Amino acid sequence: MIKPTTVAGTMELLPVKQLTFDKMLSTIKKCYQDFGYTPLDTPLLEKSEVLLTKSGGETEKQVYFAVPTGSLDKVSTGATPKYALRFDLTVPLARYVAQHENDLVFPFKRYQIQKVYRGESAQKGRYREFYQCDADIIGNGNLPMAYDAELVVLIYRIFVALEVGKFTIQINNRKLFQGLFQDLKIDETTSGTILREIDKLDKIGKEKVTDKLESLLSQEQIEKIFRFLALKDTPHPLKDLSNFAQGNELFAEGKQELEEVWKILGYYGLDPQNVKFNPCIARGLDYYTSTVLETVLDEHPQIGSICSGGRYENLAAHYTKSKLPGVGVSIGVTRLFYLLDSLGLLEAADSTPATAMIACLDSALAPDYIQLSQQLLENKVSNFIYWQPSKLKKQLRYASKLGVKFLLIIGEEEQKLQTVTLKNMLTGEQKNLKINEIFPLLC
RNA sequence: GUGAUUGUAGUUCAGUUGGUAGAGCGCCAGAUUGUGGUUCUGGUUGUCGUGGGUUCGAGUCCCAUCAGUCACCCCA
Repeated sequence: MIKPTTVAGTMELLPVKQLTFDKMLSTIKKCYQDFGYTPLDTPLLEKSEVLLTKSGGETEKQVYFAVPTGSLDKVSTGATPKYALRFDLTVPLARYVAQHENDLVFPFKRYQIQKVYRGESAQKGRYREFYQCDADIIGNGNLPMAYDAELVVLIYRIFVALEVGKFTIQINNRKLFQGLFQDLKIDETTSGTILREIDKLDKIGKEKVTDKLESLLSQEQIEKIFRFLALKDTPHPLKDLSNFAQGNELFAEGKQELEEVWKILGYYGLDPQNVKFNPCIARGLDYYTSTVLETVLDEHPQIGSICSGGRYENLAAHYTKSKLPGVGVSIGVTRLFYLLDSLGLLEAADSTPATAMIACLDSALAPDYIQLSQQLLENKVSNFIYWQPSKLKKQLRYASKLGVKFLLIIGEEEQKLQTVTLKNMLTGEQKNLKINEIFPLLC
């Protein structure tokens, strides 16, 4: 026999957990739809040439390639296989938007909840196959900053709906860094490295980051950068921005964009506890050019960002001449689910395949069971019949293991009296009732 | 890609200086005929990851290999 195992870095759940996971996905989906995003389903396979445009060594290393049947022998030649599995949902979106540019209505708002694949070694909370829940708005030519704010509101609503506890959406603008670095005469290659180090600030602490920066920058530069980062803890960080990189255009632009986002957010009236400007948010991804955001759980900062996103000035530059700016967010639900589960924060109580189970004491009573089942359905009570006539004990055990809330019993006695015995599986209470009396009790 | 660590029942693990395998949980069946999630009793399960070596003898020591796990890198 072959040992039944899954590939490392994939998540497979038992029924109860799967129900909980699905519930989480539907909550997210509902929120996206509430804000007018339309669904999108792109192929798992993309042409390698399309997928690898983002280039840079890092992504290519992590791409899974797909080889059509019979071509296995060609793999060893070293040529790039024709097809590859998507490693995120943004690149397929860029391709999609460019391909259907003339048929789409802009600003185009789409959400996409699908699996993506990354060929890296699996670790705690790091998967090779996982779900991303993306929402993006793509404009044609230009896209108002109000959309960035709207997206923040959307995320806010999602995490409230998911009941994950206290959370903070941290917002920054890349142009601030770019402007600051220009002002400090730091070249672009170095700034990339610096951004990545700054991103780790919360994780490894100021001292270690300073150590790393010392090899790249002068004492004075480091000092100025940290003075900027320190805005995080000041009472009016936005106002204090004017003390930095005076006269730098990019910095001023970033500041203005951020203020615009803040103004709109103000109109929405979100709880300021949940939304903060944090100059430390850098985000590794290269394609963000303006707004960047990360969301963390206040009570579990160690798990890092559970939702991140930002604005990119030109999404589909590789596929079209049109300038298509966009802003989007991505929730890594697989990781989020895993983390919440391992912290015991998942509510599994509602996870049940159906509200009621109809016990089967005698297969001769099948017509009664079916009639009852259909009446329940008409009254919007999900239910199923246990088709194997067996000891009630066994059936009760089955129902309780599945987490079904109500058990309906029809046996000899009930049939004679034209009644049903309704047992509440949680409390253990049971009553003998007329059929039409049970519906109000089943909720 | 770099580094560390583990591999024994369905699962979590124990296995003493080398002497032909054990526990908890789970699973199945019972505790007077139609009452579960608690309890009690009984039962079930293994090519000890794979290949080779040392030895009279290897789960235990050595080598190789595969797989898992974790950290770094990077990311969701």
